[in-house]
Formats: sequence, structure tokens, C-alpha cells
Amino acid sequence: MEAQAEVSTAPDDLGGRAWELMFEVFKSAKAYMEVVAAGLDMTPQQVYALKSLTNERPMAMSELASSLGCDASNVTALVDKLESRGLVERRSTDRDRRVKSLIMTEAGVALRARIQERMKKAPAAIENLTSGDKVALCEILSRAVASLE
Amino acid sequence: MEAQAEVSTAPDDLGGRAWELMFEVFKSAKAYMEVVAAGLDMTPQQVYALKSLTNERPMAMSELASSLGCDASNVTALVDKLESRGLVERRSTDRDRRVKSLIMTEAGVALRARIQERMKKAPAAIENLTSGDKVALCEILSRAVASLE
DNA sequence: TATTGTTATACTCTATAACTATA
DNA sequence: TATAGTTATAGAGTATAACAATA
Repeated sequence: MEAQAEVSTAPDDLGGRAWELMFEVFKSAKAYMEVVAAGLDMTPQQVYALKSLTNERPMAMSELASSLGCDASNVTALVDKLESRGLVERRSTDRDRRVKSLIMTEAGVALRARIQERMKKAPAAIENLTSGDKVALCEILSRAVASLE
Repeated sequence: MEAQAEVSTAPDDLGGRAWELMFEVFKSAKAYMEVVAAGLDMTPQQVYALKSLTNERPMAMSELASSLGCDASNVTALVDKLESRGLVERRSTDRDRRVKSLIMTEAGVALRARIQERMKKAPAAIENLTSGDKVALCEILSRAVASLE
């Protein structure tokens, strides 16, 4: 593991340097996510989908699409797979019979809990930091995100 | 834009909190990245590839693969496209004739510079930080990344 | 024997466009 | 007409396995 430290940038381009490092952290996290998904015999997208659902306020297909940040046409096959594994059900609504609500089965709820548990942990790169570093990181990133609004 | 704030986490789960925030930053940047790539008539992956290269220390195909975090077999077609656009050249090395070094053409260097310029501004969330915060962020993330090795 | 890059293949994720059934 | 979901399709990204040339 190394290879792209040299993307650097002017010696004082602190923002660019920070971004490169953040990218590294993401790459390691993506790999972890794939491992978690594979361990549950799912694709990452299926994991994200199940993670997004809740039975307290059932989602429509289109809501799931926007939650995943993809086109609605993709959600059909995705939900097909979850449904064929007995994790969710499509249920037509009375109010508008075009809409389909997504309800998790018991198995779906249970699997979602397992996912939550495994995903709760931040990637190792972050967890390995000292408490002090984590606090500082939270504070800085809070300011970063806040600046977008 | 919303939808996964509910993954939250114990109040003192600093790592998890930092991770959520980092995710926010990343999401804002990913969308921008796609716009930049489309504006240059490239795919995001092609942009990442060109961004990773340097003529000061030319990369082998396998190095580019590890820099992109993908299997080496994918790099063949990727470099084919960059090469067909006259942005890079494969050059066999004398030391080990199995290895192919990737050299940017003049056009590649120029396009890379345009990419760098546009990407430097990319994560507004980060650029908006104070210099002090950027320095601290670099230091913390350096430790995070270093902890992976 | 091991490694670099290539090819073949297959699967996932993605968007666009056309369709259906409702509204 | 407009919208929710589906289908068909195509392109990009991904990994695995087998191969040639070279080490």
C-alpha cells in the first residue's frame, strides 16, 4: 500500500493534500464495505438499500432510488433480489395504486440489524486515531460541512 | 440530498461521527467530480488515472492499478482509451521488458494541468477551512493513513 | 517457477428511453 | 397529460481465470 503520495501539488496546497489523504481513507473504507457485503452474501448496493429502509415509515421505490442516489429504473432489479431472498416485500398502497411501499420482513429486519452493527464502526484508519485526534477531526469536519450551507 | 443521517451512533462514538462527516464531504465532492469529468469528455476513472500520473517518475501499468485501487486487468482498457486520445504512451523499459511505463504526451500533461486546476477547487468544504484547520486536518489524516500500513 | 500485462468473461451499477397502469 | 414503476439496452467499473512474454 502506497503509490499515490506523489499526486502532490504545491508544497503549501494544504487543501489539496488534505483531500488526497481523505481519498485514501475512503478507499480503505470502500474495501471494508465490500468485505462486509460479501460476508453477508450481498452486493454493496443491496447492503446500502437494506440499510436505508425502515418499517416505521415505509419507503416507496422512488424514495429508495433517491436515497441511494441512483435512477429509479435501477431499483426494480435491486428490490427484486432483496425480495427473492425474502428480505423485503412490495406492497401496493390504497392511496395511490401506482406506488409500491417497501416493507422489511422479519428476516430483513434481522439482517439490517447485523449490517448496522458491522457498519457502525468507522474504517480502521479513523478508529486507529487517538481520542484527541478524533475530537479534533470531528470539530474540523463539522466546520467543513457547515461551510457548505 | 439527505437520507442517511439516521445511521447515528452513540453520542461518544467519535470515530463514527467523524466518518459520517467525512462521508458528507465526499458526497459533495463526488458529484462535482462527475461534472468536471463530463466537462472534459472523460469518465471519472480516466480523470483519476491521468491525475495519478507524472512524468517525473513514470508509472507501470500495475502501479496505476494499485493507485486506482482496482485490478490490473482493468487498466489495460483504461490506458487504451487514454492512449487512443493521445494523452499517454506505453513505453517498454529496458530493465524489465515485461513492464510498461506510462508517459504522458504533451497533450496529456496539458490536460492533466487543467484537471488539477479544476480539482484543486473541488472540495469546497475543505477549501473553506482556515489554514490552521487545514494543517491540523493534514496532520490527523496523515496519521490515519499511516496507521493502515 | 513467478511476474507483467493482456484477453475473455461475467456481474454490478449506472443512465436513458419507451412502455404500463394508474392518476 | 403526468407520474410510479417496469423493461430493454448500453456503457462503465469491477474481479477472476487463463495466457504470452519475460524474468
